[in-house]
Amino acid sequence: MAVPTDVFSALANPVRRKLLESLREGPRAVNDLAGQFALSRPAVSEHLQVLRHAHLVREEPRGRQRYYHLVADPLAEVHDWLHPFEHYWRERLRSLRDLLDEENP
Amino acid sequence: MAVPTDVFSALANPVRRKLLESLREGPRAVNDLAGQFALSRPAVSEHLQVLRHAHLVREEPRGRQRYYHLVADPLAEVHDWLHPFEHYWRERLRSLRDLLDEENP
DNA sequence: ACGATACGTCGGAGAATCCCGACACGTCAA
DNA sequence: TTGACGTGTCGGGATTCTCCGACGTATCGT
Repeated sequence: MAVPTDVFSALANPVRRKLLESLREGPRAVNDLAGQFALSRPAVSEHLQVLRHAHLVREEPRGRQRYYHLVADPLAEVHDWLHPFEHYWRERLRSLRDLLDEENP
Repeated sequence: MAVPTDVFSALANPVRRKLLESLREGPRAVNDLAGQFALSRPAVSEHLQVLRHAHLVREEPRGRQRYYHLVADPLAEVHDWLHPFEHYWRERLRSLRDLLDEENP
């Protein structure tokens, strides 16, 4: 099926990002998660598979449903990659703020 | 042509991430950037186009070359998206550290 | 035991992505 | 002016992504 397995690719899709956001509030079953999208349930199921391969979620069978849990750990890799860039955009924000302060003291 | 325009998709490709890393050390011309990849120059040029559409780089014509500059600002969007998750992976790291401390005091 | 429910996965269609060689255009050096 | 250099973009092939309906399997309620 050729499922992407790295965190960056997993985050490239807006549906998958929304799924992770939903799971922040606690574990949820697939049908429950699928409800918020204009998508077939199998489509959502496949997005969950991508998240599983990236180790961003964990499955917990509960009767005939499966509850998905957020596993945020791999997001640290993205955060770490971002870190050396942080200095650059903060600098730009600072100059912007200084400029506005000058115009409107 | 259908070039992705959002930051998350721009970061999904390892070549584009490497390009941004290189640009952290200062502006560079295309041939110079292309040198570090086992890729044709047009391929690199198209990756740069994606980064341009995502506003992650800026062009500066200099004679017959074009120097590309890093524009880190859009990365703040990724950082902001990540922020509500930070608490979760930090918690896990903390429990892991506590566990190791117990075993090896 | 039987039908309904919750879910994964498969086959395949359509679109997007990635890469290349070919070509076009502006700039520089001689 | 002419030829080499640096780069963008186009046409097209190969692969991957995204999505759907159909089907299989396990679990639950009755």
